[in-house]
Amino acid sequence: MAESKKEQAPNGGSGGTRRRGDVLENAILQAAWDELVEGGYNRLTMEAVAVRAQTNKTAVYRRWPNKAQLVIAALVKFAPKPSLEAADTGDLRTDVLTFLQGILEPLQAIGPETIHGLMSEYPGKEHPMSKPLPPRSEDALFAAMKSIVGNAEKRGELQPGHLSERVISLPIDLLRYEMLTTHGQVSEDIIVQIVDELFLPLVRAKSRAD
Amino acid sequence: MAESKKEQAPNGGSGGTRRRGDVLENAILQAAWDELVEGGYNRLTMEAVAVRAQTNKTAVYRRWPNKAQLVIAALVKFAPKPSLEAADTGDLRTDVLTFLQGILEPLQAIGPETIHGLMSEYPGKEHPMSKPLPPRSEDALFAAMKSIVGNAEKRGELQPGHLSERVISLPIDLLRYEMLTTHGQVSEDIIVQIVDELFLPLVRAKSRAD
DNA sequence: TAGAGTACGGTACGTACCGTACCTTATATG
DNA sequence: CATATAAGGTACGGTACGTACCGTACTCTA
Repeated sequence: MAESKKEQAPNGGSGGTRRRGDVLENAILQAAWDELVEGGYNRLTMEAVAVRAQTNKTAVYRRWPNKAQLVIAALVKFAPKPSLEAADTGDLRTDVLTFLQGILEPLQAIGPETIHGLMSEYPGKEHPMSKPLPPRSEDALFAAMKSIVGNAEKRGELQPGHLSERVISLPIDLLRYEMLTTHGQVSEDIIVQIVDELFLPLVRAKSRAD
Repeated sequence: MAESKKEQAPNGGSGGTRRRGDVLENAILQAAWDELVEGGYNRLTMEAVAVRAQTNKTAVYRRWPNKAQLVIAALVKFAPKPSLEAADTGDLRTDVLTFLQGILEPLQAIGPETIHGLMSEYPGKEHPMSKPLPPRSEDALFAAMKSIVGNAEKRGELQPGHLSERVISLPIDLLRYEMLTTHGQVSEDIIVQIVDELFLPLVRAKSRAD
């Protein structure tokens, strides 16, 4: 990145550019993300983030009231996002498999430790907004699964409107569950199992039952 | 030489009997469980446990090296256990429903905060044994589900040996997932959904496919 | 039953981290 | 240039962890 700024003189006196606003905010978030990647959620401390960003805790606390909020902000900005544009290959199995494989890596990047830490520390009862996991109706991954199913319906591979929300979100739910309970070591075989042993049989059972 | 009155009466009042061994250990575990129930995992401190057990931190740390281990021990001893003797009513749906409803309450009693806290703090990479969640092959709940399925096979409701482990553990996995992601507010409707929209259709799909 | 080993009670300590208070200083904006 | 704003920086109070140390009660054995 642009290192065009003069860093501070050693005596801390005048001479260095003092970062403000978005520049400083981005530096803090970048530092938080780096700390998260290097040491994980538990070892991330506000002090370490401030030091890495070459600032101090005060500047951090001016923006985020606690560690959980800071980490969430860092995740929103830097965590790899799955592509929500689901591939439309003409085959439901392929579409679902590639979609799940596409969200596996971002999930791994965040890691179960961070999720558990956030869910553990976050005061969900008093601040119901901005949870680590949104409700199904606002879940972008669920929406993507719905569009995949919708594509299959359009091309006649599925009869329209017969899959319940539980069936549609089943692959995502199970993938997340595996993620949370296996210390992050989710192999791609598991995705294939979820699709071939659970999701596709359910889809076919539905279409045959009608 | 102070007034060294040595009370050796077992039901000693204050200042008399000094508890040891199992007596003290049980008192500490009881205190830990009470703290867990009252304040949850995050607010439980080793100091508070010691005070409640009318002892001191040293006695606690002599037995358990950290908070996570202490809480696990308290859970093993005091958390309500689901009955693993699955009912054999002659109907698979009823068996699974009652089984799931039977494990719902114990899961609620432990609560997601404790599980998240344990999963977050536990050094699972270095000590792979005695995890909060055992692998499927040693999971008592999975074994119970297998016996329920086995009963259905014996009475001819299912064709033997055709359900994969993923199908068998699906209800447990999803119930746990709901538990972890909904702050513990899992209604019984969800159990019915899991059974009627996912598990039973899968079971029927399997038997029709053969 | 004496003596030795063990483990509890109790206190104090060092570390780590949180979150805040307070002051100084740079800089954007009028 | 004047001023408000926000960054830099330090220090502090508070909580909790985990350990060290010591004196003492209890237990077990010779």
